Amino acid sequence: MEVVHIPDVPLRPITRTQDGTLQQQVYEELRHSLMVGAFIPGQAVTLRSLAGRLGTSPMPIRQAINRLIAEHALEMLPNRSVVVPRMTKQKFAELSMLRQTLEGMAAAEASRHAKPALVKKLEKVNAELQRVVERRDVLRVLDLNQQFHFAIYQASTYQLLVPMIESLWLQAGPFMYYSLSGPSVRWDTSRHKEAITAIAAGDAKASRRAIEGDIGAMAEYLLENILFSP
Amino acid sequence: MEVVHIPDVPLRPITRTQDGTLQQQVYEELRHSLMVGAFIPGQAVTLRSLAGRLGTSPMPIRQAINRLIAEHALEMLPNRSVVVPRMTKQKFAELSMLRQTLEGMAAAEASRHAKPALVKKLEKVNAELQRVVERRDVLRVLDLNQQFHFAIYQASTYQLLVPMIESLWLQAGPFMYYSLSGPSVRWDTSRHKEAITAIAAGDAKASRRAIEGDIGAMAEYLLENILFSP
DNA sequence: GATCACATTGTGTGATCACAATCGGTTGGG
DNA sequence: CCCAACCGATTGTGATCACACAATGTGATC
Repeated sequence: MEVVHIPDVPLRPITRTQDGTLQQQVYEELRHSLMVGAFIPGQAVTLRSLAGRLGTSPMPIRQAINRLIAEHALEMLPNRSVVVPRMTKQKFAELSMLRQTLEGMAAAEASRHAKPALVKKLEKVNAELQRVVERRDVLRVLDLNQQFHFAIYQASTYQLLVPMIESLWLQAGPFMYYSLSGPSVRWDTSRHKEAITAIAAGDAKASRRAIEGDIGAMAEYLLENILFSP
Repeated sequence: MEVVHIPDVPLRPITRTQDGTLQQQVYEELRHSLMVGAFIPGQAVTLRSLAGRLGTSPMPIRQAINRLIAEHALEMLPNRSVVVPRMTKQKFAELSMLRQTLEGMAAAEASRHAKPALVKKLEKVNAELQRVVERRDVLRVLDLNQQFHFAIYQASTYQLLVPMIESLWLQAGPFMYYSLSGPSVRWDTSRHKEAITAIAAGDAKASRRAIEGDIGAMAEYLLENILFSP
């Protein structure tokens, strides 16, 4: 029997008086929790338990859960029970290929509109990223890595592509945080430096190549070294 | 004041005794209705009116609507009212570019696994497509066109890509049916023939090129000849 | 006659309840 | 000792109700 450590990341209870609807606050809390590994792939998610942990009625949970299911961040079994999807090798390979294609497109377009402020921000984020890599702070590494990538994509003029990329990150998120918790994870920021240089120069092809390489290198490493679900 | 003809496509009332949950039946009915142009871009969609037309309580509608919003098939305004999204020129251009990329990928992969049964089916569908094109039967044309494309994509081994493509079609659907209702719409099946030939030969690059060309030609025509929302 | 204030209507949101399906543990028989 | 049937507990689903908010319409006032 395989014993899995379930990290007891507490879900912050939702306070009613804030602005925005409850369902949206629940959605964002669950979305964030999925990205930081508060849920283990394969774990069941029930409406009433979440409602209890978040301090709301099951109603806002329902809508948030359904939204996450529509985005493939959660999965509904034929039993109608909801689980965090497991990551298979094939699925992760496809996910990485799609990420390379779509994020490469976004990076190429972003490099055509890049302003000095973007380059400055990317350099700052990547410098901080290098620091936390040395400290083996996985949580901060993944957070800063996400900031780096999406700072680029949001500089593109695309309206539909960026949400699609976010959906891919949301699917990969739980698995990434789960599998990179190992002791000796290598992280290479050289591709990020290439990307910054290419974006600063407005070189679309080089930007695409740098981002594709960054994603590809990480995918290659994980496909070889991580145990996937059957 | 611009007068828009709203086609009174009736929504089939949901019968309870069938299998599947009500929300799923509602979702599929709304999804289909969106694809066949029962809703006009910009039209408001209210829970209670849909509930009345479908013969259910507002509850299953809520979840179906929220799912469609998550898939960008419907849009929620800051007022929290739900409308069918309008299609802008920029949005349609981006949609078509994404379709070319993703569907080209799927077609290339499908050609590597193509079996004679697929080729036979594609030839049959395209022959029927040519017939209904001559009859100016727009509804059947779009239906058969969809069958043709997805028969290819489902032959690929991708699990995540096909739903992403479906989401793009769902976004383009209402606009396509709306704008192709004009009198003299040209439809060219030559790219479909190219695709069939390439798939039969297992030529991945030619398959990709044929599908990209098919989508690109239609996009180019619509971008030049159709009036978009501001 | 135009404009502002208020009432009315309509809308989405969230809570609660009833119900059917399902899961888990127990018990009984082989 | 094993397996199947049973029963209680749990879960998602759908309906109904109350509430808050926005939009609309109406009337009074300047």
